[in-house]
This record gives sequence, C-alpha cells and structure tokens, in this order.
Amino acid sequence: MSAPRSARDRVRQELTREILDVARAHVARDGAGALSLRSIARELEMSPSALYRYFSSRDALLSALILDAYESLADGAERASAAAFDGADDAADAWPAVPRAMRAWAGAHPHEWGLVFGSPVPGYEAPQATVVPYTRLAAALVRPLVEAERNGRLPPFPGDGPAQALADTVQPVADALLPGLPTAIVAGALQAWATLVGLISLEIFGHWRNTVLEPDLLFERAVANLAGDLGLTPGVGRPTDRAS
Amino acid sequence: MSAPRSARDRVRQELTREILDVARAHVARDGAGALSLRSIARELEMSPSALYRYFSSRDALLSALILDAYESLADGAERASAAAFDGADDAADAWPAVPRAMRAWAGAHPHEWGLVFGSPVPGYEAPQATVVPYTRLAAALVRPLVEAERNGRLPPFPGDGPAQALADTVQPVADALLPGLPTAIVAGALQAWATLVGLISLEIFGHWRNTVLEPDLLFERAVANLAGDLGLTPGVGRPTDRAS
DNA sequence: TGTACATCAGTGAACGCGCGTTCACTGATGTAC
DNA sequence: TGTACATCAGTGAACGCGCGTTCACTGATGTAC
Repeated sequence: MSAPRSARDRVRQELTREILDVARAHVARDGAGALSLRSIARELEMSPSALYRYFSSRDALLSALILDAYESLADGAERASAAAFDGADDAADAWPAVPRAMRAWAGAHPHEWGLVFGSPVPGYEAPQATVVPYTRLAAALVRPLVEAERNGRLPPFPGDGPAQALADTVQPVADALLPGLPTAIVAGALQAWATLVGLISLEIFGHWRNTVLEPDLLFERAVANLAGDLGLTPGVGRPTDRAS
Repeated sequence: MSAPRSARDRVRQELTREILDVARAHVARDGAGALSLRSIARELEMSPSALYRYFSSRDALLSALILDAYESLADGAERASAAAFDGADDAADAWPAVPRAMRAWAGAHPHEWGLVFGSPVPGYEAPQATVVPYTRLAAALVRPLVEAERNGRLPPFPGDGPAQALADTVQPVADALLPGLPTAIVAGALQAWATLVGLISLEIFGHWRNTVLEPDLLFERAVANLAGDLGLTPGVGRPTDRAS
C-alpha cells in the first residue's frame, strides 16, 4: 500500500507530493482562503483539470494540507520529546522540549500554525483525521507529567481539591492522556496548553510587535513558570509516598 | 464633527452604520475573506458603486470593521472593569471581571474575535488605530494589579529576581501599563494575557470539542490560578512595607 | 422668499479578472493471454 | 516475445459565476446671494 508497485504509481505519488508542496507554498504566501487550483496548476505547468486526477476538489486538497500541517507539527513535537527523554535523567528536565518545538515549528511555518490554531476557514470543516496527530502532540507535551507521576516525583497537590464538576469537565483529557493524575493537574495541563498556544499565536500573529521585544525570553520564562505550576521541579526530585 | 449638521449628514451617518452592520453580519456568516462589496450592496438594495461614496475600497471597509471589533471588545472590558471596581473593596475581587468580559464578548462575536486574535487576513495590514483600543483592553485587565500595588497589597515577590534581559524585553509594557511594578509581575501579566487569549481562542475556534465539556468551569479555574500567580489574593489583603 | 449654482448620493452599464468544475478527447502505460 | 485490450494521466475548450472598480450620468439636497 505504501510501496509503489508500478512506475505509474511511483510517478503518481511523486506528483501528489509536488502538488501538496506547491499548495503549501501558496498557503504560506497568500493564506488558506486564497488557495486556488488554477494557480497551482499554472505553477506546475499542467492544466487545471489535471489536478482532479489527484484531488477530487479544492476542499479535498485543503483538507490534505491541513492534515499535513497537524502531522508535521506532531512529528516535530514527538522528535523533540524523544530526544529530551533520551538525555535526561529527570522528567522535569524534559518539560521545555515540546513547548520549544511547538514554537520553533510555528516560526518556521507561520501560516500552517494559523491553519491549526487560527480562526477556522469559513464554511469549512477540518477533517476528522486531525484528532490523531492532535492527540500525539498533546501526549508528547504531557509526557513529563506522566513520567513524573510514575516515578512518584509529583508533589502532592496542596489545598482544597477542585470540585467534582471540574473533574467531570476535563474527564476526556484525564482518561486519554493523564489517567490517575489529580484533577488539579489535568486542569493545570489544559491551562498550560492554552498558555503555550496563546503565547505562540500572539507572537506569530504579530501581537507582540513593539510590546514584547524578545519573545523567546518571555516564552522561556513562561515555560518555566508552567513547570512550577505543574509541580515539575527540575533536578533531583523528592519522591513522595503517593501511589504510583 | 460628531454632531451631524444637515439632514444629508444625518442620513449619511445612518447609512454608514447600516453598511457596517450588514458587513459585520456577513463576516459573522462567511468570514472576513469572503466579505464582498457586491453582496453588501445587494442586501441593502443599492448598486455596488454606491458603496464607494462611503468606503473608498473593500479594504477600507474591512479596516473599519476590524477597528470596530477592537473598540467593541475594549468597551465591554472597560464597562465590566468599572462595574467590578464600583462594588468591590478589594482590587483582587475585581480581577475576574475583565477575563469574563473578554470571554463573553468572544462568545457573542466569535468571528470578530477571530478578526482580532485569529490568523491575520492574508495580504492585509490591520489599521494602526487598533493600538488605542488594544491598550484600553490591556489596561482594564491589569488595573487590579495597579490598584493592589498602589494600596501596598501586592506581596513581595519571592525568589531570584528575573534577569535584566527579561526586564528589557517587557519594558514597553512596564512603561505603558505597569510602571513601577517588578519585572516578574509584568512578565506574569503578559503570560496571563496569553493564557486568556489561548483559552478563549481554543474554545471559540472549536478545539475544546469532546475534550473540555464545560469550558466555563476550566476558564474560571484558570482565572483563579492566574490571580494566585500574580499575587492577587482575594479578601482582606495584608499590606506590606513596600513603597506605594 | 426666491433664484442660480455647487455639492453630493446613487444609478447602471461596462471593464477585465480569476475562479471551480465538467466533458469529450488523445495518447501513453500497464495487463492478460 | 508479441498482440489486444483496459486503465489511467493529462489536455483544452467551455460553462457560469461573482468579484472590485471605473465612469459618465441623473436628480435631489444644500448654499450663497
């Protein structure tokens, strides 16, 4: 299925990739709304109708592009996560890796970041398949929490436990990504997610102009703060008596 | 200047408003990219060329619309802030008012939220004039911090002071909105800003679907967390010996 | 109060444009025997 | 290895569409005297 059988298949696969590459470049230059089959065909020096051999419509192409963006982002995050865990003896040390990878990817692909986290393209439904890479990304982000918990290195959460209603509200996330962790941490992870997405979006979409002069300094500070909020104190952890 | 002098002026002002209203509705239905002078003219039962008496181009109309969105958001935030400070004897109690107002506004005007915080419209520069309402909004958000500082109710910040580089990076914000407050708080305020924008965008743009079942519970929790991070502990404050 | 003129709102036709998609076709590549 | 047929990539013309913007115009509203 993935291995091309005939020369025809091989060419087809190649051209499909080429079309996607050109389309990606167009989105990067003019935005998703301006994506046009005719302009892609022009650049590839084929007739517009020929594209219909590869994508059944403009929307199908756009869907493929969006899915691609999700996957590229998730790949980057997973690579960074793996590398961080490879060298670190403490889960907390690995925490900044995925946030940094997200920001780096956004800097390299600003319009694709917009496809993923920006205002949705009007009258347009993102393909269902995006949940898979989206989940991979989220899982990579919270892996330090999961590891810390497994090693008994998460400090017990102080103060009043959150209400049951909050636990119910974040249950899908708890079940899928952070099973067994306290609600306060699940909610904290979601808040951290929002903070990262907010920081990166504000930077990429130009809101820091004349406001935050060196965004990476603020970003690093915030990432460190988030680690603290989540109980991920770097260095030697103090194992607690919580059940693993 | 603001008071119409002749009947002609009055009608002109009215129609201008009507055009903006229709345009706003179209943006809400189809997105900013799909905004079309001809469709607006059709709905108003005038010829397309007539619109040029009111706006010099499609882009001018879009700019007016974007500026409008910023101003409507800032107005909402300021109203909420004023009301909160009116009834509260403690600055910390007023903290959630502006975040809630932002979220409420976004819920009521999702596409306009997208105009302000979503991916920028391609090939399009937001009008310079947006800095004024943007600053009004930010000022309303951080007013509890300013008040708490003035009343000597901000606890001294623990731990190692942030590096000078971070102070330099956030200096424009410190100067304009939080003069005299420690860098840690200025950075914290920016992080809170990003968290709020991230939370609201993720909710409005549909990322919480099947993930966070009741977004307002998570939002409230996060807003409370942010208050804690910023040293805004509600209730009776403990004045410190810091200079006012 | 009335007249002469300037200002301005709005019309309707026209411009040139690029778009997505369909369709009948040609010719090359693959497959079965 | 060779032939007959099926599959598929790509062409080129055409469809109908809606768009922003310009321009010469008509007629109503305002202004100066």
